[in-house]
Formats: sequence, structure tokens, C-alpha cells
Amino acid sequence: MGRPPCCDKIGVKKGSWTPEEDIILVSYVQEHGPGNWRAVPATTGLRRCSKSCRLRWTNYLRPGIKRGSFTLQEEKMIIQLQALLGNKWAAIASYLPERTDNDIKNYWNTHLKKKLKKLQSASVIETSNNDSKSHSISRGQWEKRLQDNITTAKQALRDALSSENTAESPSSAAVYAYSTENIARLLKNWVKTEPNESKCSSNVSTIVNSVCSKEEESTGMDMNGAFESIFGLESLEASNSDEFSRSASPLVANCEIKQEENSASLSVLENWLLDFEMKDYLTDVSFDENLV
DNA sequence: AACGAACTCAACCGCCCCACG
DNA sequence: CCGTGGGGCGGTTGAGTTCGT
Repeated sequence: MGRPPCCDKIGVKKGSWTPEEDIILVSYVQEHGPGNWRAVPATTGLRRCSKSCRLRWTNYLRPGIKRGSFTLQEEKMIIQLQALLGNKWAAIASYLPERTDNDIKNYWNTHLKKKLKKLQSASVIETSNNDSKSHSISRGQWEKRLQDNITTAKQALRDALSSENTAESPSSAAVYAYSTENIARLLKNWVKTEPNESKCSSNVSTIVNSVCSKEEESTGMDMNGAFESIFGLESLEASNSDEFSRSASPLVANCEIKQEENSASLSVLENWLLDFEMKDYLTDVSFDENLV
């Protein structure tokens, strides 16, 4: 019964990948390109399942993967896309080209679910305080707007991707360079884990922490309160999204300093996501069975 | 310092989709 | 049209790490 396993389980190695295996895999992809994963173990001698090879490449070795903390802007995009698409992590990841579906899925499960639960409980309190004015637009109006926004976003994504393809289609050498960077990072960690090693997330963390602590100083909020304020819960009170964008923009701008150039071409889409009033999702759509 | 709890995230599992013969 | 196989995806696991007591 059922399908046979994708590869012969006997002799197939499992568990963490070693740098040597990574190098072999990257060399294979450099030579043959990604795809035909079934041929990888046979060709390279890697004692790994073809699926494992594909996963290792797409989630870790593939060029252009950004690691480290998610920015607030990325968090917002994930939350809004999750509300829009559900747990379609691959689809969500397509809007965040530097992040893998696995990363997004993990981040959602470990961070955002909890944060949204907090937001949810806060919004319930808020709603009970202002129950008569909680829904500013009707569902029909909201759906129409949603449809328009999806169309706009799709067009923006098409434009962004087509310009990337024409302007920046990387040569295989460039692809390999990206991958060797990944491996170099791996090797560095593998040979010796340096104390006080600077991590790529440190800048973002510093910014978030400083903003949160400033918020805390000025308002007397705790960290969660500060986060919720930055994150947009205040938009529950503020009547337009511009106010939210203003409150978040200095942080977002700082977080984006080191982002790669191609992210600029996605700005239209990102703006759409930022402009999309989260309030409506929070109250109308997102807090239901998806979050529990 | 030691220990257990909680958290993180890379990797695996199994189902589904789709191209192809 | 149907069966098969490869690739893709979402859910889950578990080893390693961090945190709290």
C-alpha cells in the first residue's frame, strides 16, 4: 500500500548537513543547475535523499537568502499575507524573496502567533470599549477594496519580478559566489564559534530595542505595549493608515538600510501591504480558527 | 553552578499536484 | 484516460540553545 519511499532508505544519511556535503551539493548545482534532484545522490555520491538535497538547497544554500531577525516590515507583510492566503507559506515566501517558506513558517509558529494572540486580546478589550464604532466599513466595501488591492499587488509583483529577471539575472558564477558565502559562513561556525560574534541581526535588534526602550521611556509602556504600538495596534484607534505608517517609518527605514537593491523594486507591493489597513483584518478576518 | 523548562529552527515525513509516456 | 514518478508543500519532530529558578 502507498507510495514507495522517494529513495532507498538503506544507507541514506539523516540529520544535520556537514560543510563537506554542502560543498558537494553546491558544486553539483553550479554544474548542473537546481533540479533533477533524484540524480544528485547518484551523481555526487552524497548519501542523502533527493528531497533532502532539494530542501537543503532551497532553505539554506540557495543564493540570496537573508538570515537573521525579521524586520517589522517583514512581520507586517507575513501577517497580512497570512490573513489573506492562509498557511500557504510558499505563496507568502514568494512575496518575500529573501526568505524561505520554512523560515516564514517557523517564524509564524514561534513568534507571530503569540504576538497576534496578544494583539487579539488587546483588540477585544479595545472593541468592548468602543463597541459601537468598531467596523468603519461594510464587508461589501471591504471585499471590493480587497479585490482591487490584490489586483494591484499582483501587477506590482509581476513588474518587480520581470525587472529583476532582465536587470539582474545572475550568472552561474554569481550564483556560486552567493553559495560559497553561505558555506564560508558555515565553515566559520563549524571550525570555531567565535565569542561575541557579530550577527547579521544585531543591527536590527539594536534598532528595535532602542525604539522599544524609547517608547517605554516616553510612554511608560512595557515592551509588549511598545511593540504593539509600533506594530500598528494603535491603528485601532487611529482612523487612517498614514498615521500608522508615520509611526513605523523611522524604524522601517533603519531596518532597510542593508537590504539588497532588488528589494527596492518590490516597493510598490510593500507599500500596498503597508497601506492595507490591518485593523480591518484584525477585526474581520484574521482572528479565527487560523490562529488557534 | 546545576538543572529543568521553554524556545528555536533545520530537517524529515507524507500527502498532493502535475508533467509525461 | 490512466498510471507513474519527481518535485513541491505544509505539518511535525527533535537536537541544540537559551532562559529562569
